[in-house]
Amino acid sequence: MKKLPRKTITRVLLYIRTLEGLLKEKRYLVSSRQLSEITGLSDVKIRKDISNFKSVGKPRVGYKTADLKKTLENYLLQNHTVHLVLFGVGNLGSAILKYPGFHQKKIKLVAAFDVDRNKIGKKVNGVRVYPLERAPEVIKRCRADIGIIAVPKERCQEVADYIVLSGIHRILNFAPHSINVPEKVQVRSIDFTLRILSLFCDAQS
Amino acid sequence: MKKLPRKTITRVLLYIRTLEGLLKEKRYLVSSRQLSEITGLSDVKIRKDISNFKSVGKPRVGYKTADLKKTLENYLLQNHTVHLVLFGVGNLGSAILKYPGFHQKKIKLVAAFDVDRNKIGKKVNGVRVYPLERAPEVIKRCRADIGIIAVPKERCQEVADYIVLSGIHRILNFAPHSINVPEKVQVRSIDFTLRILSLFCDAQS
DNA sequence: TAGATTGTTAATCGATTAACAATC
DNA sequence: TAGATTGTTAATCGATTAACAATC
Repeated sequence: MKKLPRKTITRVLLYIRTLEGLLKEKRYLVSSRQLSEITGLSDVKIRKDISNFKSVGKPRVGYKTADLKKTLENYLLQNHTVHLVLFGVGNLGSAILKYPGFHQKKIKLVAAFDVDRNKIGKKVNGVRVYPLERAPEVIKRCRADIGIIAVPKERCQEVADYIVLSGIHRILNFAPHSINVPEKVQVRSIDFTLRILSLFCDAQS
Repeated sequence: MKKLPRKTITRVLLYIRTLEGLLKEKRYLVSSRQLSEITGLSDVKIRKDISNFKSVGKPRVGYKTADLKKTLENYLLQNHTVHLVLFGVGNLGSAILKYPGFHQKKIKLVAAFDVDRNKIGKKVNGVRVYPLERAPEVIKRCRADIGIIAVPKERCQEVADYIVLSGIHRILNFAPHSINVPEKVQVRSIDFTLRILSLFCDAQS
């Protein structure tokens, strides 16, 4: 099957989560129209996205919630569990460690790193905090998929280098600063300030 | 001047921040090529973005850092301070209250709301926590621009309703769940789980 | 002048939307 | 059958990139 654009992937993941919610409410059938109302996306776009996979819908009826969810999941997630490691156990890092969404079966936070002697060795929410220097060793042992940067911006490049050095090639960067990495490494940024200002300016004009 | 696309706005805000950094390092001239290396965006795109404004660059030389920054800021931010109110003083909410980026002159967190009697009345990082019901009154008084939702997903719709009721029409939603709001209200979501899974799946295929 | 860099116009690319055929 | 909904093809829209002229 063809490689999907990033935006499509994100939407499909949203469908999966929405379908999970519907299943909990015992809604076993759902139309693209209904998914549209819940997600705010257009029904055409939703059908187009779904049509990337083996067809599962029935005209006049819609989709079987469970089947659609399974179809989408099988293609995107394949029963994988994503292993995360966290860099920086400050305010934001601690919040991430306690984030409820990271304690499902799909995502698992396996280790944290910091430079603060007071934090090292402790466990936060069941996750041990290691000294930064041990990152390469620990990461190789626990086969992490993604590194999360939640350190002050002054240290984010240093940490990014450690992550790359450890063989991880996917980074989620919360520091409000760009990082330089080899081309093969994928970086996504979650930049609170930029999101706030962008929302403000956009609605402004 | 014409309305800019959202993506352009976000990039321009990134340029502004990058230029600030360059000024701190006393680099008073900068070319689109150099900005490209720092931000990872193409130099053509950067020049295209900049060309939306009064031209300020000199062929062969580049841009005067301070002038370019001022030009971009004047158009986008106009010396405004963005006033935020926060809903939910849990782990994530507390981290947001302490987030260093929200204590510059451009962004100001002016009030927080929660339902927990133990938190109400306290000050976190100089910001007072009010009971949720007082949101409309407090918000009107402090002229908030943006409401941040950092409550469990079960309560996010309720909180969104409060925000809309208070007259705010811009929402940043951290809850991993869609919310329903009137069309005039702009919502942006920061959904950790979705970002993690999307990064994983995208790099996967 | 030569060369580097800006700024703009045209071409390309990708994503969204519209239209509609297929089907239950 | 009639009507609703899926799924696909074509049209539109917007954003990015390529090409190049302008200029210091």
